[in-house]
Amino acid sequence: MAADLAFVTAPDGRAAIVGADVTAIGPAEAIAARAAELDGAGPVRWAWWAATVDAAPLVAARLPISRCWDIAEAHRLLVGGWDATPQSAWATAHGLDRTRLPVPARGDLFDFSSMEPQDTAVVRSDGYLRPDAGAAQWRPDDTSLVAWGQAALDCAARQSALLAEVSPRSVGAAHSESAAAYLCVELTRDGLPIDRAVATRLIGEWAGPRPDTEAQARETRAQRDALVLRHAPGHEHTDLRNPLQVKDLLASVGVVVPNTRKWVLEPFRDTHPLVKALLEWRKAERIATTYGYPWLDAHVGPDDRLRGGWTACDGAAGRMTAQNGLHNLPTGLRPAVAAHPGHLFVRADLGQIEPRVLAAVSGDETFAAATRADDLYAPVASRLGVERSVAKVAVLAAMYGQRSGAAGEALKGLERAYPVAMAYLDRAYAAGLRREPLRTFGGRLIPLDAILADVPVEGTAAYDAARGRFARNAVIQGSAAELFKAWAATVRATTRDLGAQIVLCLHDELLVHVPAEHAHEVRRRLMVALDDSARRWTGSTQVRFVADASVVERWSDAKD
DNA sequence: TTGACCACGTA
DNA sequence: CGTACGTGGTCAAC
Repeated sequence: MAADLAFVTAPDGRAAIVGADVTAIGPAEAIAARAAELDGAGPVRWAWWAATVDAAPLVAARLPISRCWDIAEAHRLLVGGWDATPQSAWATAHGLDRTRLPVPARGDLFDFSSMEPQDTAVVRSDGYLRPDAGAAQWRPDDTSLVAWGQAALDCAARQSALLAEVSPRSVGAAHSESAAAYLCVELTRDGLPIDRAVATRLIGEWAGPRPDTEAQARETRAQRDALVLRHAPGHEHTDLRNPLQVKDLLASVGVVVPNTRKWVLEPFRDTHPLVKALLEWRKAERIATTYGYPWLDAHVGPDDRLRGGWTACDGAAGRMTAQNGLHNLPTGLRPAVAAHPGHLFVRADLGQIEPRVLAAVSGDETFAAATRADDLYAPVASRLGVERSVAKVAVLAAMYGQRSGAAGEALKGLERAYPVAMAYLDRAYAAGLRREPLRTFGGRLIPLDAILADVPVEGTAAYDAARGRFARNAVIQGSAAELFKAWAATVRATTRDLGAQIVLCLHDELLVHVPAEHAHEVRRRLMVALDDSARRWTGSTQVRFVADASVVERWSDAKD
């Protein structure tokens, strides 16, 4: 059975619990309290359509739910992409064509065509879910809301059966993806602890003092611009925020470039003082515009927590995403991420996760043997008879598809030494060229018929190659994301009795906020959680995963 | 107001 | 070496 009990909500603030022996319906707060009793009485796996919607009352009540089935996340595993409405998930689970979903009736009071005979039913006579169910305008009566819960249980069970056909591992993936989705709601609620004084000081160093008036803001901007423009007399009216004008400005001092991107300008840093000043300006401008005082005011709450929305998977390979700078905070601002009084951070990142994941997903026993070393590249280098740095570049080139540079000889060595792993990557690349869908290790479908963003024109060889690289990268990146989420879910479940709270997930890095007296025990459990989740995920102990974990006051602090 | 493009931060 | 994401700027089209 995929789940024991469904917990579903209605837009008007009611919730329902539905199971074989239980039915409860009422105000969400009361039903959440009933859920707490049931969850405390014994192990329960909860089903819901989507954590952001249905689990909101449970997260608000700070319930430590650890076992759930998120229909949206399971659907994303099954078919790939990001769309995962209840209607779409239901259709897929029941073998119905999800490209032919019934269209919602127009919200017209006099549109009686939308009134089906059985208006309380959530499933239509043609087998599809009614289109308005679960939508913000839906006003189900109690009978409909209970039916909504029964539909969730049914849908979860069918999804579980479909995933089991993909692989037994996929059912486990659905569990950890579901837990990650619940964690995302908690992350959105809790935010990242910030030292506001340090944040303000750092912003001030880059962006200048906090302006009281618009005139002051203009003056600060003008001063920042002047540091660049003084190097180009006669061009003082150049708008540095306009790349075309910047290109002309650079040409006027003899620096002719196709565009003004940082990596293009970097080689010219010392050829003219204007270039250096411009690169410095860009850095300051980035802080001032994206991570300046408006950002601090908008996203750091009165409790000194930086908040943004979290999602459990993106639309491509399945990594977590976060908004408001949580995933791309410049390293220069990280000293501002600080544990609150009486607390410490346990900070841990997975070492060399992608090559280790390659060893796991490809089943290459020789490459797996290399993962038993703390530094995976050391045994690879010795086997290839090359320097460590060469071995590293070759492995990364193999995984990501190098187009420039020369890893050639070492790549040939990799083909000879680890043919199984290399063949896995080649197959993914070839599938990408043929537009054949792939699956990650945990079974997430990676459709390859979609239009890729920011790539060459369709129909060209360059476009095909871009698709091949995407495919090769996605099976590694996506599988790594699954292991990471399994680890994060395990850490969450095994440390919360100590008051630990995961406050940041960054692809291969975890930041846990914990009462100071429990920090070292949380660090220990975090390492145990990695061993456990890696063993469950890979189904063996052949591939070793390693984490670098330390107890720190600030995110930026040196590792122990 | 919206979308394309540029640019850049993170992994 | 590659891929992915989110954000803010300007500009052109609506």
